[in-house]
Amino acid sequence: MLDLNFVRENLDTVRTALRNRNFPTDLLDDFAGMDSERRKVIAESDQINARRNAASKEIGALMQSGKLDDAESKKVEVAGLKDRQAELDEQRKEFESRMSDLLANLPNIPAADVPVGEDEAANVEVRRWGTAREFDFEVSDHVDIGERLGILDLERAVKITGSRFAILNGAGARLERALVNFMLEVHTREHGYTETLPPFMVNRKSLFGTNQLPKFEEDLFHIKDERGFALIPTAEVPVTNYYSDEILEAKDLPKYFTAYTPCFRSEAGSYGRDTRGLIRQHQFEKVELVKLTMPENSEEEHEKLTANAERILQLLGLPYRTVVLSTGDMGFGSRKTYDIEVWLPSQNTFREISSCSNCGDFQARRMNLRFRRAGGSKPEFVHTLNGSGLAVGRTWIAVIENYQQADGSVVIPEVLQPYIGGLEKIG
RNA sequence: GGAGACAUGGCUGAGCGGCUGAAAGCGGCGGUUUGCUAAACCGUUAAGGGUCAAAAGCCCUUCACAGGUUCGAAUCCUGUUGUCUCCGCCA
Repeated sequence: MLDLNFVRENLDTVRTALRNRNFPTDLLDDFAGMDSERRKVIAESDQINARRNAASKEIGALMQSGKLDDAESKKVEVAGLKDRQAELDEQRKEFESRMSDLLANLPNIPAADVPVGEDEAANVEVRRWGTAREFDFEVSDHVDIGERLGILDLERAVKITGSRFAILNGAGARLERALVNFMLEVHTREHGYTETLPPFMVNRKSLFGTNQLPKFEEDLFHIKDERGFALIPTAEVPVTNYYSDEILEAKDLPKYFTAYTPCFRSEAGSYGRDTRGLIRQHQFEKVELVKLTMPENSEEEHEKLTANAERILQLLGLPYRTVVLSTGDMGFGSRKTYDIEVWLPSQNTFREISSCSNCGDFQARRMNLRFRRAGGSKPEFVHTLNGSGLAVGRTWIAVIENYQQADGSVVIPEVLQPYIGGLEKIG
């Protein structure tokens, strides 16, 4: 969420940001008018409150000194103020809810070094690692390989649940589990993250904090329950909200969390996209990285977080490239996002496997997550960062496809073997 | 699921309908003392909003949340949420 005063004082900046993100700017058209009306109402309401408070004090004094008649006439005077007060309260609530609706629906301002562009075509590659393997046989995709090896069963998943679900069996399930453990071990032991295992369901307040709500309601799986819980679409939601409504001490920052969770996404509006295989599922596994930092460190921490995610691909020997998303392609709450894209031989292209975002104070303001600098100054909002480290299902695909052999088997990368009982290959 | 107790500032914890935005302690910050550290002592220390070019000042709001009673609510009433204890059930 953007700061109300910031929006008031930087309307042009906000309007430009909206345009660059392909957002309509008409939201802002009546901002100035609404805001000054709102403040007028507040000023009058506060004045009346001040008069009421003063009168009430006088009444108390009058009654104590026995001047009951004077007290009674004061009471009548206060009663007269009450009608106007109620009217103003009504207006104030109306204005405040309109302003907060408006603010809640404004996306973050992209950082200055984010390329301006309409969509993913304007994304800019910042680096590339590894080289795509040369195959001397016709490559298969992960569905063919997985089904041939009996480690992937899509048909029965459809029977049991529906489309966009999958079942992993035998070495396929073990490979998934090995990947999870491998990623968590690297991030906790080598990168300094604290592992956390959060709830897989969250309430609406948390979803507001990490900007799934109010705009992206239909992307979630909601629990049919009066409590309004939803299945988490990413561990970013429970983990980033961990310290919401709290004031941290500067010495406790930065905080690094890593969490393995399943993720649940309704994928509404993505009909027909990536329908084959495991690329786009309603349920997938992900190891998430979350950082809470001081404002002045978030850019550097963002680079480090992205490098931490890339490190997993390097250790697995999977070629990838990293792109910085253009203004038109980046997420609602992000100031700057790097996507890491892994090489998929069957598609002869790079596919997203991680998305690492610096949200600045945008989420912290929504969830009221602050810190206080040494010296007892005013609390400030922390900066929140998140990234996949990595999407496990897509890593599974990348391993299966990049390490496939001519005989249909799949070699397990050496670094993964300790996590899968020493297994060297599947098939 | 049943019964009861509770919800106060960064933390612990007092609080009679008006003198309580809130005692006290801890922590933080500033200072005195000290060769240094520690201790001791003194002072200071909630958040959000409005007004203002800005600061100061002034004003408003906030004692879980939402309502209500009252001239006046942390304090009384109702509902909601959460926490704790006991019973039941359960991986």
